[in-house]
Amino acid sequence: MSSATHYLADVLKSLAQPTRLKIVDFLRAGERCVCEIFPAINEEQSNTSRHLSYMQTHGILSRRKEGVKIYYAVKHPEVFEIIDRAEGIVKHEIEFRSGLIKEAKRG
Amino acid sequence: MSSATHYLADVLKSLAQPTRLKIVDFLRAGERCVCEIFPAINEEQSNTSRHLSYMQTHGILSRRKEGVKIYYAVKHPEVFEIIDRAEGIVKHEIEFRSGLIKEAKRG
DNA sequence: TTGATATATGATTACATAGTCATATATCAA
DNA sequence: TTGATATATGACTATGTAATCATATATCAA
Repeated sequence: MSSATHYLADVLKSLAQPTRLKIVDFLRAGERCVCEIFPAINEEQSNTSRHLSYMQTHGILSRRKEGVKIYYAVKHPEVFEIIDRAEGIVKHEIEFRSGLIKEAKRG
Repeated sequence: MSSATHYLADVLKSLAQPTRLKIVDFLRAGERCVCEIFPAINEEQSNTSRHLSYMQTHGILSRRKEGVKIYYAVKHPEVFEIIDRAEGIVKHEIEFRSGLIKEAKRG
C-alpha cells in the first residue's frame, strides 16, 4: 500500500479520538500550555501530555517551550476545516436518520 | 464526555484507515459494487466487505441492493473535502520538514 | 542547594482493530 | 433443483490504543 495513504490515515487518526478532539477544540482560541489544557478538558495530565505529543509528532500541533511551560497550538488551519466538515456529516446523518424514522411511522 | 464528540470521532475514524481511504478514493468516480471494489483496491473480499459495512454503519457510505450485487457510494460530499484537506496537511508538513532539514544543513 | 511546579515517560491493563480463513446466505440462470 | 456468483459473518490471531499510576526530568525561585 502506498505510504502516502498511510500518512493521510495518520493525520486523520490524529483527530479521530474524543480526547484529542477536545484538545483541538480548546485550542481554537489559540496557543495554550499543558497546565491550561488538561484542566480545561478534564483529563489527567499524563494522558493529556501523551495525546499532545502524539498530535505534535503527526504534524497536527506545534510546540513551543517557554521556561518550564510548554505551549501547544494547532499548526494548520485545515484541522479546523476538517472538524467542521465532520460535524456537518454528523448533522446530516442525524437529519437523515430522523427522516427514516418519520417515514417508518407514516408506514 | 459528550456523546457528540464521540460521534464526531467515529466519523473521522471511519476515514482514518488506509484500506478505507482506498475504498473512498475509488468511490470518487461514483457508486460501485463490492465485486468491483475489492479487486480495484487489491484487498480480500471479506476484509473489503467489513470495511464497507463499517463505513455504512457510521454514515459514510450508502448501500443499494440490485439483484445479487450490493452497490456502495459515498453519502456526503464533506467526505471528499475532509480527505482533500488532510492531504493538504500532509503536503504542508512535507514542505515544513524539508525546510527544517535545509535550515539544519545551512547550520 | 532545596523545594515547588510543569511536563514527559515507563509499566501495566483492558479493550479495540485489521486481517485471514472458512463458511453461511442470497440471488439468479440453466 | 442445482450450480455459480456475490456478499456477509463467525472464529481466531496479532497488533495497536487509551488510560492510569508512579516516577523521572527540567526549570525556576527562594
